[in-house]
Amino acid sequence: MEIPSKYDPRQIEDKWYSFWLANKYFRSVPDDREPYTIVIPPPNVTGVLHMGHMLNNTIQDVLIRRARMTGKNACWVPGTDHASIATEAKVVAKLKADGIEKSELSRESFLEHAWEWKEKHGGIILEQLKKLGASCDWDRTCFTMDEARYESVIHVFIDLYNKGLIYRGVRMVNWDPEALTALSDEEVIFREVQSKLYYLRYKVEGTEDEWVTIATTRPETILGDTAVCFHPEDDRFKHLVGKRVLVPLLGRSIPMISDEYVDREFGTGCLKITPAHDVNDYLIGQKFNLESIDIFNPNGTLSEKAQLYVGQDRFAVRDSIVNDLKNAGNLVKIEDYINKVGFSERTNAVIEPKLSMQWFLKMPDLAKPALDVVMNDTVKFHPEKFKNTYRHWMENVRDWCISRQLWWGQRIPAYYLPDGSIIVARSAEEALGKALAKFPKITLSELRQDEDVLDTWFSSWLWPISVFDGIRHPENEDIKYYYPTNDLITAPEILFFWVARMIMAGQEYRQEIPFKNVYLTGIVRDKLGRKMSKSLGNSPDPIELIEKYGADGVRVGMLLTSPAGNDLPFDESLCEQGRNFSNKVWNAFRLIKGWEVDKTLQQPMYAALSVTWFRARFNEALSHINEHYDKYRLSDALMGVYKLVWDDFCSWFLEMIKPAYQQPIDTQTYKAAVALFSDMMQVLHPFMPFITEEIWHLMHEDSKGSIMVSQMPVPQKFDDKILTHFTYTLGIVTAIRSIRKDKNIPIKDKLDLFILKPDKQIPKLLFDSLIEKLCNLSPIKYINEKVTGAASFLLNGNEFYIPLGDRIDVEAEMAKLNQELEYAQGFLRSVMVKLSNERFVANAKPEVVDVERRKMADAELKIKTIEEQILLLKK
RNA sequence: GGGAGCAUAGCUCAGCUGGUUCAGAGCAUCUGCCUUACAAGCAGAGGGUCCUUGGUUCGAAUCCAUGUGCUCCCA
Repeated sequence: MEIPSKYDPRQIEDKWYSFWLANKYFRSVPDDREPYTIVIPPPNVTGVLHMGHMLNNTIQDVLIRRARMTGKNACWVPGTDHASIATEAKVVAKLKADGIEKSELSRESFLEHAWEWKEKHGGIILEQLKKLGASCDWDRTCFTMDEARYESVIHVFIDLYNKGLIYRGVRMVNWDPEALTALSDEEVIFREVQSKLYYLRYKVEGTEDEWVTIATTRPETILGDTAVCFHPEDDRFKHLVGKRVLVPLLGRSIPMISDEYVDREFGTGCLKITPAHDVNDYLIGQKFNLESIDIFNPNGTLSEKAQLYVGQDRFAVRDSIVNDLKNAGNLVKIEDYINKVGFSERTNAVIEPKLSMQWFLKMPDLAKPALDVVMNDTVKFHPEKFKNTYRHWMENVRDWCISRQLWWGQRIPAYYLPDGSIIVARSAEEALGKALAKFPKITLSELRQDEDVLDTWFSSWLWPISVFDGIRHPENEDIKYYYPTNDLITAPEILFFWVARMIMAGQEYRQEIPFKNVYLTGIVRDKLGRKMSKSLGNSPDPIELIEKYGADGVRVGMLLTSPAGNDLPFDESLCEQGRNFSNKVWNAFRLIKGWEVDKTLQQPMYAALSVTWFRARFNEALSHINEHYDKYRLSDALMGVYKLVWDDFCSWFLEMIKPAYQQPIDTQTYKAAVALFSDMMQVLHPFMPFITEEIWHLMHEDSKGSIMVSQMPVPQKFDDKILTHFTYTLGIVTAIRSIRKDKNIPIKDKLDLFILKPDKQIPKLLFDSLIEKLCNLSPIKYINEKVTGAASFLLNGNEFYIPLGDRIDVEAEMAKLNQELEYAQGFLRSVMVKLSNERFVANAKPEVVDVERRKMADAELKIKTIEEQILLLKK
């Protein structure tokens, strides 16, 4: 059967993925083997695969496949998170398109719509991962809102509340006055806006004509002012400390305070403080115990608290108040000013910082042990540099706001009694039971459950435990076997949001870290260095890439230039390189497969030697590759296999053992080549699962198994000497090829090679046949005298001559020799400088000095040889 | 404003605790080749002030300091 010369991954990939699934090769159940576990960073259930997922999941699959092949019980748990904000936004938009407003629906019917939406559109991403070859145990697929995970979250909330770690408190949130909801920081888009800076003067209380001027972009907020602040070392205002000023228009008396927060250079160096409407002011307000006056209604109009302009919109008020301030003599001047204003991603309304009641989780006690385990490498970060970032954050940790004003998510299990007190309980019934102790006559309908849901991260932080149901059933077999997991692969951006919190949850609920290693990937960027994102439209569609280059090609492309922690500047040409590599592997297979085996043939010397050499080279490469894996340097591990396959195996080994055209090969060499190729496919398998599986089956047609559950080769001891000898031999080959190229001598023309003073270390008879084969030489001759009229080169102190007859260009040859001579002399000089430095000889380690002495001797010999050659050439 | 990290070939990056793995890899480039597995290929070649300036040292890409430029995080 004719095998096509171009590898076509399309049918092959689908075929093998189905085969793996049908044979349950991804399935893991606890047994006697050592477990190796990865939990997937759950992608957003509404999401589709993007380049970041491709990178992240390729890495996970490489690690899990390798673990599986090295005798571990490998378990990769897939799943998605419910992404409360994103999903709710999508459902709201979908309803709106159908003419339904969220506000018209009850919570229950909204959730029905949401679940329906999730069933229909959610989880596409998991199907896409299959195209990539992800070997997840799909029977274990989890969702952060399914029953086990939902109950775990509620359980943890109640537990932490009972431990006194969860409390309610006031916090500045990003309020969207149109959507009437708080937004997360991620949903606020900051844009530069041309606005104005208003300079307003406040009269100092008890003076006739003493004023303090402040600068603000939001003059309407002065109605909520509760202090004016300056820098403690600012001489312009020092005398005002302890005095009070009057808010314009209102005449409210507020204190002058001083704090280092104030930027003396900005505006007038004097700052109005409005704790209810600015985050920084809020913090200062807390520090100085100032009153917070919330002057806005939820819809952005002014409230009763403002006293003036009540009921008018905030932007209308800005115009009126400037006018009124001017008339009252408080407006000093107006300057043009560019500042950053936050807009709602969803409604484009200007975000209003607003104080609101939220639920918080106290962090310090949880953070301390989570910091320790990272600093002492119980949990290792790769690369290590992220430990700094982590420490910085953990040492300045702030309490975690865990409530969200949404419906899609775990509803906070807190029930309000008519008197305002709170009961936290698993269900309304349980809450009622507790409430009856206090109010014997209370009924279920009088209990009001908190409207808010929990932050999605409050589900994700339990993920490594909850996917094994270890919160509800701490003693179950799965959690005991698989936890702690081994490696976590994620992005540095969520080191705090997620990684740190998982460590906290692990220590709180398992008294054990959740994973041993954290591999931080970089961001996938486009050629211009921009992050790839849907909104920028600069990201290729991963599925299209897979169709174009094959999953194997794309996997290789993703890993070629992505060392841990570094951004990946993505370019389709990387996938092209991956595809080309697939093709290379494919054609190596075609060559071997195409050989006719003749059982009567003896194995030639050169072939036996080639096999010995490649076996050694394979083992050397394998141990290097393993070292790279151990250090989580996957790009380097991949490059190790890449070069082993392409350079050592294809370019050298196959050329060395290849029989002459249409000649058969001997059995011994053939079998060895197949075995070595097969071993190499195993080493390659984690990176390129599909093509290696295909070749594995084509090579072992009798075998029923799969390469993915085969035993990975273990590095065997090898003879260093043969590698050294080969490096030398290959150097000779390269030099001869170079001469051919220089002199334009076709490969078909046989050449002679003369060797002067053969190096005793080289088993010449063995290697000669190889050099003769690769370079198309007549049998090599050993001589005692230099050859005239020949091209020559020096290698390891040996002289090589190739007679060129009339093809010799004496001048060019002379020029080349002179250049070499000059270099050698320069080299010798630099060595001599070192050796003549007494302090070097006295202080440097003896080995180092010896090395320099040897260099000197070598260089002197080389110079002598070249000079002789030059003399010879002149004759 | 505070903190962290980075700077090595055209590009992306290796280079561990200073000394023959010291200036490297892959890609890209250039030059020959449609040689019989592969032109998605083969063979060869060129290419770097290791960001600047100082310092430590017998010796610095490597350690220290300064400056410059970039990136990220926090505010």
